[in-house]
Amino acid sequence: MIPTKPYAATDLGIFKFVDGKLMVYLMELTIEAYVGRLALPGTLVLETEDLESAVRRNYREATNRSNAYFEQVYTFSAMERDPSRRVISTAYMAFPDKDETLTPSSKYSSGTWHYVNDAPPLAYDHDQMLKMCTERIAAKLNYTSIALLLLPTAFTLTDLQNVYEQGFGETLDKRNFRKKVLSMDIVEPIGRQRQGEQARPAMLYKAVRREMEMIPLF
Amino acid sequence: MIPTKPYAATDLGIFKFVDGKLMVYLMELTIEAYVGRLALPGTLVLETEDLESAVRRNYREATNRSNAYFEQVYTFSAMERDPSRRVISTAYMAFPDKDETLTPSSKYSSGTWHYVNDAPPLAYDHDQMLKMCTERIAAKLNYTSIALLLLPTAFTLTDLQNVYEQGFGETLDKRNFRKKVLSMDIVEPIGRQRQGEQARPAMLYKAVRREMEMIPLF
DNA sequence: TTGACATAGTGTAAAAAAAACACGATATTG
DNA sequence: CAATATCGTGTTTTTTTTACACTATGTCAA
Repeated sequence: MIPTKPYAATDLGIFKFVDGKLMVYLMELTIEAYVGRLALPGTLVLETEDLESAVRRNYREATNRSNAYFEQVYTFSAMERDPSRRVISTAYMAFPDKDETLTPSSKYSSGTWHYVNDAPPLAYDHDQMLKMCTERIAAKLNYTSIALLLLPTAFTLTDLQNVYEQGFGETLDKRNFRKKVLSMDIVEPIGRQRQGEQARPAMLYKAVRREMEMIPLF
Repeated sequence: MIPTKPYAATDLGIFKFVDGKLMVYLMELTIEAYVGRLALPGTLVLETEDLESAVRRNYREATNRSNAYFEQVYTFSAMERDPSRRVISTAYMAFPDKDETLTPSSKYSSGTWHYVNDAPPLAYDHDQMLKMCTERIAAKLNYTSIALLLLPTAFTLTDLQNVYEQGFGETLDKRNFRKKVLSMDIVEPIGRQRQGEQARPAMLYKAVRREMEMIPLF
């Protein structure tokens, strides 16, 4: 038997949280077998790159931005995952730096945000990858401040509660939630209120620290 | 720039818990650059295999056994991780089926158990891999029944407590520990006592279920 | 055989954390 | 200016966690 020398690839789930729902950034494919299909941005690993370098390059090409939080999720190696050739791909997830607008660079035709729960079936095994990413996110809600990475710089406590409710798939008590979050020194009010809603404006908060940290939460 | 076609490989951390300490199964290398050095058992992925198949084959070759719990841990891709050629390796961890004795098959010269805290520096980037495995185990103690996979069929509650104390790096209160574990329906007494100790024999227990399950624990 | 030794096994009370629960305040909109 | 929508806020009960010490039962060696 002969050792395989597959292509090495990475695929990247890029996420943010908007209107109480998780969104993922998807590219429209132009290659033969998958014209018009959506997929996570991905790339082959180059000769001079390790996986993380390839992921960061991929992120730049797909979004025209450089900075984000990256985390390796899982490596997919099924024989037929790419029908045209043997590719082993490592899925990463990314959370863009605060408030950045993503627009694909010339290499990609189009990158657009989709509600995860509303996305059409993706090309390759990317549905599986997407699922692993969202499960990872949900798991990390329990013991990290990952929720803060999914929101813009300024957010309301209701926004934050929505992230947890969505991730856990259950509703939380508003007073208990706020009590807990405020007792934890992870957010602080920025002294402004969100305008333009159709009801009483809510106070805006920001994350005290920018990085993801370990915090026993709920 | 050219896409790389690296060798794909897997390396496997095989663990059990003995005498209050975590052990890992290591192979002695015979290849030129690393003669006499210890490493996790590993293998290149063959043309017809996906990663999990390669891991299972590797497990058979390294242990002469077939069944274990396997879990993917992390993919290592640093350019210089194997000085002789480009290899991207996915680390898995394995917990042998209950009470099985592991003896390498002909492919390997020697496989031996080592206390993790007492192992010499390993070849390649296997120290890093070993560390990721033990961190994964420690993390999973918090929300799964992984501890039960590390022990033999029959174990005492003190054995079990040792797994948690070791993993958490702190001592636990004996009465509180037993109260909690016994209230959780995850172990049951098998009605025998462990003989041959130098003190009062302890009651033996077994896991109620064989699989790893999600359980909020401590 | 018996006394020293080592580990097993057991319950209660205090403290902390989590859960349950409702209404007045303040903005927008028509 | 009335209707509507979301914001923001405390207390009580329940549950969970923590702290804490002694007797029981076996082995081993004198």
